[in-house]
Amino acid sequence: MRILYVEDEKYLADAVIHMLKKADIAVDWADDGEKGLDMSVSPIYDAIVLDIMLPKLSGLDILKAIRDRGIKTPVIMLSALAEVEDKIKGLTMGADDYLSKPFKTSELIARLNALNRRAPLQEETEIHFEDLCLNTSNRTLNGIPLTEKEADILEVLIKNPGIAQKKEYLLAKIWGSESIAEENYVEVYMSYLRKKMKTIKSRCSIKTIRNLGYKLVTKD
Amino acid sequence: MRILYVEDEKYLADAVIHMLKKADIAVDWADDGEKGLDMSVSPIYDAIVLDIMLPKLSGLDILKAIRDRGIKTPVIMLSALAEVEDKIKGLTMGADDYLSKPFKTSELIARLNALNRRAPLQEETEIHFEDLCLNTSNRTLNGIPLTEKEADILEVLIKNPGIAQKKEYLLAKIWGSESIAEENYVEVYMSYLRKKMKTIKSRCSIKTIRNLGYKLVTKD
DNA sequence: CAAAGCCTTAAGCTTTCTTTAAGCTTCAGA
DNA sequence: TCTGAAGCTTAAAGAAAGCTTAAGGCTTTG
Repeated sequence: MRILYVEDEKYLADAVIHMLKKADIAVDWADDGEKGLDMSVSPIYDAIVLDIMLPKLSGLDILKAIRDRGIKTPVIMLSALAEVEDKIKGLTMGADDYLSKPFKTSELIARLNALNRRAPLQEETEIHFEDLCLNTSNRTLNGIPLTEKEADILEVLIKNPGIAQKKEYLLAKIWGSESIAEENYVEVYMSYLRKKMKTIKSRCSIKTIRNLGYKLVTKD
Repeated sequence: MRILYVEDEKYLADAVIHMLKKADIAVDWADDGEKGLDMSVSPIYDAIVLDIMLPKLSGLDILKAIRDRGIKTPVIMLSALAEVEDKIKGLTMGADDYLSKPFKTSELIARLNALNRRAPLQEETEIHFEDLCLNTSNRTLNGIPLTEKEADILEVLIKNPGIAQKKEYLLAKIWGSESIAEENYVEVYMSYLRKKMKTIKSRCSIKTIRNLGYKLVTKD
């Protein structure tokens, strides 16, 4: 899971990001409202966490702007205790959840997991496509170990059956939108994944659609 | 989507064009008002982005000229902050939207998408004509794969049922008006498309209307 | 602090798609 | 019915995108 976190207090942000990473949640951080809005239009985020009091553009402004544009990414609002009224406003305007500051990071993690219907950590989690079984908790594919990036990529492919995933999108989603990652990375990992899918003799393979991306298909 | 961008500052134009391409928007660029007007009469554009301050002919002049000729292509005006009055003028004269300079490219993309009623997130992935189903998310026609150009051409045909599409128009729309593409390209791809439509045994076929273009029809 | 594992980088190779061109067919008007 | 223009079809050359491999570097772990 990758989220966007819009928060101007660097000290708080650092702490929260650190905890989220431990919970296996990748975070892109924006420290003002404008950057936040720019980044929030990207489809790579599974959720957006918005502080309300922000420089340049408030969290409520961002929420309104992205909903106006038809972007449906789940949003969690963060409000200081005094801003109770904003809380209600935020909710009615299309936020999916809210948290009062100060909050426990574990609470935030729980709500992010809830929004993405993801089981709490230690549990075994398996996702399937045809004869492929990706275990994301111990990072194995039908028993054989995958590296982190291999597993991340395969997870996106399995969760979006039939829809080609662009290299661009995978780079942003997995390497992070700020990174200067190259498209060749994706090609390299597709090669690794294909090799591993061959060693487990899967019925499935990764199909390339030129200029469009990759998707899982079953062999004929 | 293909747009015309009329802007004299090469440096800015390059940056914006780069971002638009990433958002899957094809751009033709004119660097002065005269070229801009010349190009803007073409029906291939889904939108025109007009800077106001331009050499030879201002953005407002262009807007007026094309509207006078009955051309209804959506127009977005770009105005420097000082030109607030022009903003209003531009709008009342028939522009569809405006943006103050400096602007964020993401904002421009959002407005272009809004003008073309295109959901920025999950685009419409299937379009239909009779028994034809073109899936643009994995680029298939009733299950069989198409190349990029094949899909681009078929998309135009399907989206304009009953209206013959000129070779000229298809060349400009798909290959770009600056390219030195030949009409034979279109003929070649029509041939490829016909072959594929035959292999899926479609009820439809591509009809040639001499000197006028191509359209989809159902066989009798 | 060394080893192992993973990620990044880059180069050369392969595949796929696009362009080009030539010869053929169809069509409309004289 | 003849003729030139328009359109069709193919195959091969060329360009672009993608694949694979291996080496080097970084991080993590024992």
